[in-house]
Amino acid sequence: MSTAILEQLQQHLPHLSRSERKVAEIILEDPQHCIRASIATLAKQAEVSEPTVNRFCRSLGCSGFPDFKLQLAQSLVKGTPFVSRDVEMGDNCSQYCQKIFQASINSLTDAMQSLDHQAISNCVEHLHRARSISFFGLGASGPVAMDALHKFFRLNIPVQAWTDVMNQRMAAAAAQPNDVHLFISNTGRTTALVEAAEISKNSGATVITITHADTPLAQQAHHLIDVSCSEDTEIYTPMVSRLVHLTILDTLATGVLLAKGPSFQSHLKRLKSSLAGTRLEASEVLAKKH
Amino acid sequence: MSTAILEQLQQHLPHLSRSERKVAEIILEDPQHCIRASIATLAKQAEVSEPTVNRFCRSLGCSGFPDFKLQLAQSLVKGTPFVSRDVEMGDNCSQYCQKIFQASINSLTDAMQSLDHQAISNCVEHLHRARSISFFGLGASGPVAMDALHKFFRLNIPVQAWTDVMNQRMAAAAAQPNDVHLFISNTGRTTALVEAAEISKNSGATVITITHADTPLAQQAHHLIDVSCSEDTEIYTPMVSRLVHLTILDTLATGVLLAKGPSFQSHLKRLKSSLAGTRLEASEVLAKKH
DNA sequence: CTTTTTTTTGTAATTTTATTACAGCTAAAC
DNA sequence: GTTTAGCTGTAATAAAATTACAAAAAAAAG
Repeated sequence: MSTAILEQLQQHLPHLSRSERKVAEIILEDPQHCIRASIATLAKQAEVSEPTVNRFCRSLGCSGFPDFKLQLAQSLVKGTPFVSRDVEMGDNCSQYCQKIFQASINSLTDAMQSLDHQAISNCVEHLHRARSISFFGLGASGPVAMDALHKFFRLNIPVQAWTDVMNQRMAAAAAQPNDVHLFISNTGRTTALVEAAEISKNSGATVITITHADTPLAQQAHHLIDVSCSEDTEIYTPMVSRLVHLTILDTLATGVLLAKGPSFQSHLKRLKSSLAGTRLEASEVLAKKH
Repeated sequence: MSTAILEQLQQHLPHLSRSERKVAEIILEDPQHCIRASIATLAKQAEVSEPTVNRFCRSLGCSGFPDFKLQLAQSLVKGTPFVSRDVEMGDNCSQYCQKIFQASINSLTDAMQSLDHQAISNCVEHLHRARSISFFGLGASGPVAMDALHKFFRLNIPVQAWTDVMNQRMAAAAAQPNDVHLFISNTGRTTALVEAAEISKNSGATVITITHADTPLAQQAHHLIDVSCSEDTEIYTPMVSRLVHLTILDTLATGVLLAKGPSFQSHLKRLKSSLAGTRLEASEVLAKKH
């Protein structure tokens, strides 16, 4: 999360080991300085060794010290226009409207900045070359899978979407080489979905997951698209993660579309025109009135 | 100023020497990538030597390459580095990722600012008092209706979602007083959906629509939530409007939740705990490995 | 058109920075 | 008191950035 590295740090402070806490304290003391300091300088100030600082960064989910500095630097930029807080009992309509939209916007912004373009690119390549594509999602991710079905269907690839446990297991077992199975989950811990992914992998499918890194589902993946947005799922059902998943799928679909090249656009035009008869034009609406 | 490193770069482009211009062009092409790249990578991409990149950074007033990356990273945080344009053939992965996310963010921002809070508030009131709620969507709005089902189900109200034409007509005809029928459509012109809405109205249901104003569907509504986001549906299937619809439904669900008052939260806790057995905890994952 | 001067660029060496591998230490569990 | 797991630091290695210097290109002068 770009918005809250420091807060996150503050919270985790008590759970850190002695040396790592020293590092955290130095960073909290003067974050502006840290983003320009080398790992050696920081280690000296915190009176720990350099690898300790490095491990500290890793434990925060960064790839290393430079990555940590980068994220810290970005989080220190002032000027998040609205402070978005959780919805509270007693909020009026305008308040909760704004809070929910702002939370969605923030999560997309964060996702955009942390998105691994290489991973997207790899997945696009596999989807493009796939014999067929299947989407898997349960609960709130079920509709996301259905949406992906709808979108990829237009790309003239055999696509399917499975949103219940039994069908998922069967579809997973039926995979053939060059099939791509894409699993969508907010938690990454839904047992049934993890098992289905395992079956898919054993059946020879290329397994892509859109979920949190460091989860059982992520471990099953040949290709992981990491979505690490934090949200309160205690009371509210996942809201923002779903939007991020959908947008990532938009991105993948677009990537495949671009990979297919310009000649493909005529196919889309044909699809489009097939829908023409289902729409009411302004003239028809008027005619109906009389 | 720090806000405009990229613009500054764009302006200085003609005044730079041949090699330095190559560097600048690579950076402008994909700034997100540059902030994570090493000087060697960048030099290779620009087909110049490493010291050239370094000198380039110095000429921009930075103390060196790392300093430049830092400033670039910070300038990329706020706002849009480029005005978001449509995806084009030939865009690389980073480019279309950014364009798609930015388009989504922009549409949510627009929707947040133009949202009619009074309309939301009225709809929340009706949904709160409803005997039952049905969601109707076709095509890309089908998954949106399913998502709404999933979300409102947690509110302990009888809910249904209909995503095919025949079932929609039957459900519309079966409406009873105090039922709320909510129709979701991007175009607002899908004949089948407009007809279903008409049937619902004649059956005595309260009809809410989430769609464009000034469309046939909007005319059927007792209560209209106007979503007037413009997007190119010629080639791409609706992307951003769908996100706005979902977020509006989040808002409505939240409104109903708040209207139900604090006593309701125990119900949600019960739902939550019913899912506990379906999740893998970290400890279980480890256990499975042995 | 040549020569000189200035600017630009690249090569190679050096320094700085970050990461890895491994060993020692510490604290908790047995 | 021994064993174990988890921290932590040292030293080696790898990667990255910078510097010094020389070659090449462009511009200016003759």
